[in-house]
Amino acid sequence: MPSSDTRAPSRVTRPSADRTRDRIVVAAADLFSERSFDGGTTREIAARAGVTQPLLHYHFRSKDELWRAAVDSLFERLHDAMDERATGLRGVDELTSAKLRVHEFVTFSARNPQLHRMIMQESKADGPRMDYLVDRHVRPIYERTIEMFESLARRGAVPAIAAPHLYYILTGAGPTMFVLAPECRRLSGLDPSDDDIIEAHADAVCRLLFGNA
Amino acid sequence: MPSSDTRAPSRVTRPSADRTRDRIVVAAADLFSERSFDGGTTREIAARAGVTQPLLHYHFRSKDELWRAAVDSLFERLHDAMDERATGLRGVDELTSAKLRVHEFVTFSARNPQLHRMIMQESKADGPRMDYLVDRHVRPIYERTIEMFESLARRGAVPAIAAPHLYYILTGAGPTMFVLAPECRRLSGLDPSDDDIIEAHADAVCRLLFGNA
DNA sequence: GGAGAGCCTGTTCAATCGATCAGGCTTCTG
DNA sequence: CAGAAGCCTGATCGATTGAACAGGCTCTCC
Repeated sequence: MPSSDTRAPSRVTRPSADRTRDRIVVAAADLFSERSFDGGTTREIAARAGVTQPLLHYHFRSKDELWRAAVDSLFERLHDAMDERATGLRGVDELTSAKLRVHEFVTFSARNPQLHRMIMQESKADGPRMDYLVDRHVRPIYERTIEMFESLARRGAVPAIAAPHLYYILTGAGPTMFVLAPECRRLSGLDPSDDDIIEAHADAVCRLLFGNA
Repeated sequence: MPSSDTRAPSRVTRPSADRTRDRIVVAAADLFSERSFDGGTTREIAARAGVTQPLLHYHFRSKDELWRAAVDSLFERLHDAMDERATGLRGVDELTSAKLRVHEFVTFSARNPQLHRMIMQESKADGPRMDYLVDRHVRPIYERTIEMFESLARRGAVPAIAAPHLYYILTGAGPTMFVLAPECRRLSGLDPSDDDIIEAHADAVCRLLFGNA
């Protein structure tokens, strides 16, 4: 997926600048996802990236554009993970494929909680950032997920529940433990970054959706 | 549950002031939950409440204290709803009682999405506001929910999944559709404030947790 | 090897934030 | 019916924010 050109002026870039830009995007994704768009200041993003604050405005026209670059980068990671999983599923039957894709989705959300943190941030109220998220990234995923659930429901592989409800059950049940990882650590003592915990949670979500198989 | 005295100075209050204070707390809960602590400005909260900005500092020592008052008020609503439901469940068997409490929890989350919005806001990173949320409000609920799931699992009423995972599946699958209500409206065309949708979602969550009964 | 474009920093600005303060109006109380 | 206390507003403060600007260093290319 070709991510949009979020660089401010179009110019011939050098490798060192690309690396710096990536560090900024990663720092922005971390901070925006933890502290919200308003709570994440450009100075703290710059500090985490190890650069000065005006440099953010050299690489990105505005804070909004930096936010969009961070979102694009997170969804690119998601598509990379899902595509890689999909290539390993050629010829596999539909139900097994669906289970493994759900499993992959939960695993990805555990290792990249920033994505769902930012969705949760911005989709609670209408606004330009939710427009960007939904129109550009979420809707295609939603459509495909709905199709998947409807097909599975026709075959009786998942309970007869309207697909939009299954969508929000999946996107809620899967990532929440990892979105709220600091709370989870405090409440339960479990470490949501532990591979065994991630695997257990992905299995749990699959069992609830697809039954006890 | 006696909510803490979040009023700044202790003084003899008048009914008109209590009403104003309540309006401020409601406006604060709405705005903080939609826009995060940093994104919700005291001026906009005041505007929504129909008062001037300095009045917030008359009723509350600081923005933090106003935030705590908003959180307290939301959890008070939750406990009122759950307690009222519990009184109607005297003598009912454990499984039916559990189903109805889960159902009530989802219904409440649909009608008061601000609570989970604020939890999602603040529990993504450690900080004083997460301390307040967890220590004062979330932990007791977590403990009781864990006990409930462990008891149900011993009786085979829910799948044999470790209770913390079930907790985050429930608190994710139940409220997310309503936390992200604006997104849901846009994506699916469904209205998450519609009673039929709420009922369908609560039923769906119960069916997944407790089986097809 | 010199010129120019890319990359980055130090300084600074206007806007907006939470918070404070002085003062006026209203309501209770003795 | 005064006096006091509660309730609320207008004006304003220092701090912080995103953003802009000028200038210097470095790499590239002819």
